[in-house]
Amino acid sequence: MKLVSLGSPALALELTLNSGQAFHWLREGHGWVGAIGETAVYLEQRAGELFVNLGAELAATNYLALDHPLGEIEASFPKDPVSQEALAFCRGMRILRQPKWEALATFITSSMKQVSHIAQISHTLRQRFGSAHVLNHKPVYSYPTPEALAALQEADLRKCALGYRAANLLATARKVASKEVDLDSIAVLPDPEAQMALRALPGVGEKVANCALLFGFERLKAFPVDVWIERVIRERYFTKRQKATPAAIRTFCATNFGPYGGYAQQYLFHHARLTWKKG
DNA sequence: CTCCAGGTTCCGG
DNA sequence: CCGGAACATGGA
Repeated sequence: MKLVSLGSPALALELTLNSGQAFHWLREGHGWVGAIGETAVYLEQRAGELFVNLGAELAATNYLALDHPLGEIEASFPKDPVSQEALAFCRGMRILRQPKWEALATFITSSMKQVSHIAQISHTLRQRFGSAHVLNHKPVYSYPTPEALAALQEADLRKCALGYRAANLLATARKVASKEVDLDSIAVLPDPEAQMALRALPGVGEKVANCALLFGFERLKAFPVDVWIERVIRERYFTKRQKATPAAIRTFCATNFGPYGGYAQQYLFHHARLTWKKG
């Protein structure tokens, strides 16, 4: 496998691939193997220099969002201790620019699941219904297309440990495959309209829509509120007196974290999930 | 065994 | 608008 250098961008590769944005990257040797869309990719960082397999340079550059102004983004974080702790913990993490369908579908399968479970589901779906691309003499599986999933029965997806999420993923896949819903059209809508369009899909509520917007639709202000973020906001930004209702949290997150709120959210999420102590 | 996980949907105050 | 309950599965 021939490797090509992509220079030494500001990037924490392992942190980025392992922070609960994408769920399919696997350790191999000194690097990582996975699919970016339909391209099989190997990524490795040595002394700050980023390497990728020959032919995957453009896919990797786009996916890793090396064009995001990370210095400006990290400088835009609020100066409060909570945000600054998360920044110190996650510096160099980037918000991946994932394929739209893949981001949407993956987070439909994520509800009430631990990160490790989401990864299991992603791998099972890829192996059974995705396409195999050979890299270094081994298969790398792409995420199944809407068409591939639309042709299945709910029972096929239940066998992938999807549980009640199977019906939602199938119904959404069929709406996209049939062109009843066009993700590329949603991609040009303003944030609120795009969010509402996504929320019309089965299994897509406010949180999943915001994940899709942030990770697949380049909306860097989208601020998904999951159980971890809710915990951080309630216990570290709100006082005991302030009631952390959904509306109060939504308003706070939309106004406190600036134009790159989605980045702040991802840093807060990862930091909380890995360092939170009970009690 | 019990508890909880990157929630959504529906239903009654 | 808010809080509760149902919904599947598997790791801690």
